[in-house]
Amino acid sequence: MGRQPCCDKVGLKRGPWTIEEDHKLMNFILNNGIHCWRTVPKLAGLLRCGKSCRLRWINYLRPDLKRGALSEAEEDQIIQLHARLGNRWSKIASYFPGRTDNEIKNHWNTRIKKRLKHLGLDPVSHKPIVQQEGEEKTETTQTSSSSIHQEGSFGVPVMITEKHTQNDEKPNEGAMKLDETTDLLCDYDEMVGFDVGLWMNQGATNSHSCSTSFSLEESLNPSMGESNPIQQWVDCVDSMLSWDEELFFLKNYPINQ
DNA sequence: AAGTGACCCAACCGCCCGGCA
DNA sequence: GTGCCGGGCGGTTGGGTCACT
Repeated sequence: MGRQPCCDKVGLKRGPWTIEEDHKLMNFILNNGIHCWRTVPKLAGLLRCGKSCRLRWINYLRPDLKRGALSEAEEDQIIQLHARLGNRWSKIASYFPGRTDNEIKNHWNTRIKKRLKHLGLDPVSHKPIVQQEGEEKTETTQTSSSSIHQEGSFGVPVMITEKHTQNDEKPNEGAMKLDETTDLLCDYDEMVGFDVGLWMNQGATNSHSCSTSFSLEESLNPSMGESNPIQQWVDCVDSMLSWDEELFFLKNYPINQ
């Protein structure tokens, strides 16, 4: 028989998260940590299922997330890791602190895969695509416009410096697509000069591997007093959450011009 | 300027696995 | 040993955005 749904979806909200929901979730996790995702939405006052909250936190709200486009070096490393590990995105992501499996998976599916195909390489096997009889042979010749050092230790193409694609010409694409919450977090970094990544690495357990056993209490060190960066972060978030949304948009308006 | 297709990515779905009673 | 539950993971999708005509 069919599997039971992860939660009772009746009355639960789906789709894109609102700023308000983000704030609620962030506020809750920063104040209480995560012990059981199933209880998080209830306790945080959200009409979402625990899974949805977990995903939102891991893929978007975690303070140690690295934002912006993946660098070429990162891309090359992904290709190498994929050749070794296959579609084990979480494993691959663990090599990139601050990056999520979802982000890497998306990047692979939308760009790297295409790029490899374009270079005449099979994205699965990482080997040159064998042309079917009668099939137009267009792919392999295109490597002339690219420089590719093929056959690493795993038969993996390394150092791909293909001619820019449509997207490569948008270096700040990642930053430009930041939505309100992202801006919020970025603004924080700038405003307080507080390295949330460092905070997560110092205090929270396993932030690097997206562990959910993160607990703020564990990371708080009373001996650090007022200068404790974690406390600083919490304070910042608290004040951030109380911002007037209108003011927030006004503040960000010039950035998007 | 408008229409259209391609692209990107956040979010969802459902299966798998490990822990626990 | 077995079944349940929650978390983790990979695949997929839908909607917004961008680029091109």
